Formats: sequence, structure tokens, C-alpha cells
Amino acid sequence: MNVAISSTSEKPIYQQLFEQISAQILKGELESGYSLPPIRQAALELRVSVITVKKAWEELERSGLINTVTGKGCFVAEFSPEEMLQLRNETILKQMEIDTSYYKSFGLTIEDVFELMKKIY
Amino acid sequence: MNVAISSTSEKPIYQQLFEQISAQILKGELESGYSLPPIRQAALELRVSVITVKKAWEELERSGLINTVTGKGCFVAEFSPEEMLQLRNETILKQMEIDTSYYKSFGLTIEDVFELMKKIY
DNA sequence: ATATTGTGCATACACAACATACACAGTTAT
DNA sequence: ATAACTGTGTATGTTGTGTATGCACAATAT
Repeated sequence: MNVAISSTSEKPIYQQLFEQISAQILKGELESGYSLPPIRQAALELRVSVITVKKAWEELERSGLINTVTGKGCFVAEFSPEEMLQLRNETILKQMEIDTSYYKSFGLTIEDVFELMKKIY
Repeated sequence: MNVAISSTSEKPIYQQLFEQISAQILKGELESGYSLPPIRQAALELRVSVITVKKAWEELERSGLINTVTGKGCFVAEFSPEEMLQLRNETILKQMEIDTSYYKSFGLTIEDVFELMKKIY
């Protein structure tokens, strides 16, 4: 498992976990059927509580990204490359709409946004 | 006062307030010395508690955007157009770094981002 | 059986939001 | 002058929500 959580971040730990695993799945880094580490092991590795990991896994389950089987484990769900691409774009666009509405509130044109973004990307 | 708060939003009310007033100041819509409405009046108008408005105003004060004078009111701080522009850019860039790191986590190039953003801006 | 896995429950803590009462500054009446 | 009134921000105490935790329970595999 390759995730990095920050205790100083304003974002809840479970959400950081969710976002990172989610991104990895939608990037295709974790293939279908891949078994996520047991929540206890993940908790130990990340030095957080079992509950926190479980909450992140629950979010993944709710988003349809993994399937959870009691006593067995959590597995990356099966879907076609097309489905995956669409899911990825939906996820990104959802966030992007929030981001752009923020930029708009400052009166920025899309050209302004591109200009600024080029500098830091 | 021209702000719109959403009770359904996941963001705290005081933060929505802060962000909107902050943006208006940095856009130059609220000129220096302008008097913000009294917190009671603002609270009544927005149908929230006095405390909630106060918390937002406190954030503005802490950011150096307004000056609070007990018994008198809260006034937009004085600064030059150059200072204002710089402050605005700093504020936007700070948020933009968070946004771009999210896009990067999905493996998007800056061209990918521009492509998607054009569609929704 | 025993070990491994996920699940449910009760709790501690932090924070957002609220109603109410308080303290300070300016203005007016005496 | 100074007391009283009005308008302003401030402080206190309470309630509800959400994050994170530990420990005990249920289901599965060998």
C-alpha cells in the first residue's frame, strides 16, 4: 500500500485515505480483484485506528470502487477500461467545478487561470 | 451586503461568509474605508447567529482585510492597488496549489487539465 | 479449533452554531 | 460636566455534529 497521510492537514484522515486509494484505482494502478491490505494491517502501517481505515474503505465501497467481504477482505471492483475512464473523469470534473467556481468568484477569466496554473504545475 | 450562504454546503457558514467578503474586497468591489454592516444586521439578514458573523469578520481581521473598532464598526482596510493585486494572487495561488496537486494525483498533465476546464468554465 | 478478516457499539474530544448577557464608544439631555 | 441612551463589538455557556479511538462480536478460511 502506497499512501501518505498528513496529521497536520485540515482534511480528515479517512478522507485523505479515500482520495488516494480512489485515485490509484481510477489510474489503473490497482487492478481489478486486487486485495487491499486488511484494515488492521493498514491501520498499523499508517499508525491510525482500525475505525479510521474502515471509514475510508466504506467510502470506497459506497463509490462502487471496491467490494467488501466479511472475513475475507476488500477487493478492487471489476469494471471495463471505458467505465474506469468515465468514472475518473466524473470524479475529477466534480472537483473541478468547485475549483473553477472559486476562481470565478475572484473575477478570473479562464485565461487568467491558465496563466497562473502554468507557473505552478 | 451581497452574499449567499448555503446551509446544505459542507463548508462551515462562517467560512462561506469569509470567502465571499474576502473575494469582494480583493476584487475591489468594496473600497477602502467602506463600512461593513453591523454584525447584528448581517446576522438578521443572513438568518444566522451573531457569533457566526463575528467569526467570519474575525477571519477577515486576521487576514488584514478589515479593521474592527469596538463601538464603531468594521471597515475595509486601506492598501494600494498593487498590494491588493498581490494579496489576491497569493490567496488564489494558495488554493490553486491544492487543486493542482489533486489533479496530479490522478496523473493528469497540465494539458489534460486545460482540456477539461475549457468545457466547464 | 484457531487464526484472520470485517463489523458494531460506547466513548472522548474538537468544533460549528446558537441564545443570551456583557462591555465599550459615541451622542444627547440635563 | 455627567448621566442616560443607543449602537457597536465581545464573552459566556449550551447544544448538536463529526472525527477518531478501543474493545468486543460475527463471519470466513484453513
